[in-house]
Amino acid sequence: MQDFVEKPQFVRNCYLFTGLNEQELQGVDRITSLRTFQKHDSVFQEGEKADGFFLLCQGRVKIYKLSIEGKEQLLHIVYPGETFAEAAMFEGSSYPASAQAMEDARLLFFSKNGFLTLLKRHPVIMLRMLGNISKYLHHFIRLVEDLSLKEVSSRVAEYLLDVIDREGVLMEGGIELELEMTKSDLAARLGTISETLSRTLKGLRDRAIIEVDGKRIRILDKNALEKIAVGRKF
Amino acid sequence: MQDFVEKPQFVRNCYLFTGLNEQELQGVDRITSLRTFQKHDSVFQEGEKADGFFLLCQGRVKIYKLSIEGKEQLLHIVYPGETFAEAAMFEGSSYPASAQAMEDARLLFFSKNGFLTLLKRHPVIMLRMLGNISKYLHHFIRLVEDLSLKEVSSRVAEYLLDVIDREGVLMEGGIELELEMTKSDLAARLGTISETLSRTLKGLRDRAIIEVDGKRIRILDKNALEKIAVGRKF
DNA sequence: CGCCACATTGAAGGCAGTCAAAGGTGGTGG
DNA sequence: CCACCACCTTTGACTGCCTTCAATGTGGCG
Repeated sequence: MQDFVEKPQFVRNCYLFTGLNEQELQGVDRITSLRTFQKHDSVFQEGEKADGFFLLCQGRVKIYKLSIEGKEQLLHIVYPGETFAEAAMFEGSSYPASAQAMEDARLLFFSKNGFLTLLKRHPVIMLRMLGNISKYLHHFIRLVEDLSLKEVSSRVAEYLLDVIDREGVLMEGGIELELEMTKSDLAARLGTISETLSRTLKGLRDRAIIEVDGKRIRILDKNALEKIAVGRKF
Repeated sequence: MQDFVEKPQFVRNCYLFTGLNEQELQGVDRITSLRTFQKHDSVFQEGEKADGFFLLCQGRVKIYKLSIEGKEQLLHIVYPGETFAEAAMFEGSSYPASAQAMEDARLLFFSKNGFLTLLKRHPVIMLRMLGNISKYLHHFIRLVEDLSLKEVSSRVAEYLLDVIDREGVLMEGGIELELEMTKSDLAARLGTISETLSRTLKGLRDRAIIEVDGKRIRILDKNALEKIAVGRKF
């Protein structure tokens, strides 16, 4: 069983548990259970009872909402090392959104009860979790701002600038980046649909602000992008 | 000075500090400072350094974002007894939104440093704060859902149903309620503008679902409202 | 090669925002 | 008590961004 090799590794590397000694880490390890998911598997559905939270070890997981007609609003994409659904665990009895594996994924599940006793022993973990939830909150405030106060072109520009900061590579002729998801998913993340995203990218291309080749995007005029991101009509 | 009479009262009644003894409460009291604001006064502006959080004692405070053109998106309305800006304090160095007194207001300010030492002594406070921030998170997820996945009529219906639950009064001929804010503010809360809200309410009136008299609204057909709230075209 | 998911493009229509003006309301001071 | 003023609300006409619907293009994979 790979579990017994890997599981403690993930716990050890998690930001929540840095500074704990070996014995304590083993204590943490005992309250977790490893869960594996295949691409497109559901991790949990909106409305399901939330009796714990997750640490993503491998793969990517998307958190999203569906409208009654089936339109998807992507709330967040979780990357390895990050925890999610902590707030749902603390706040209410059920998950307020759904989670699905975007690729084959491994997760550690922390049951609520086990974790609460852990917290009593190690209050510092709470403080880290507070910080993390606060980040989520900030993220959602920005999402609200985007959806309510900006048009699609601004959101696209803002997103591109964000990717540039995280993983943009300076090449001759511009900054290159690769989209982390399909354009359909990106559209959902930006609160629109793929057709509109496609047209918006085309608009940016026509103005020689970007070049698009599949998932690869080359930024030709970052300055223009920044103007669009803050809301200037484009 | 009224301060010395009232300040400890507010601390005593705050959900964060229930269960603390008299001496501990005085300790809490010492790290707070009372701030008073007049209607329309700014409590803080987006981007200002966040070096603490607030407990609202009296009045109402709105948390909002402004677009570059000046359109307002109301994020939340704070009522007495509630705390706000905790997440901003934990997460980053500056407030991600602005806060303004909707009426003359009294607030207790908790400085970050003082509060952190308090937390070390009373970890249970952290747990309560975690619960509260989690509520905020859930609130914003719903806001994102509304803005992205629902049209204005659904948001209005959802809002009315929410007010019904909290303070609706069953009268002959329907449930009566009173809007907690001006229709302009409500429009901002719902991610739209007063003109559109006005038209939407008119639409509901025309269909004999509600009756409107200023801030007083009588619900004639709650059932219809529920259908609209979940997204049925209306 | 054919399938399937994803992506692009065009045409048409709708929801909601903008602009403008009139009507209503509450508070203040004479 | 009334007049006035500021602010909020309503209504109409118009505009436009975005979605919807539909068709075609593209790339990966069995």
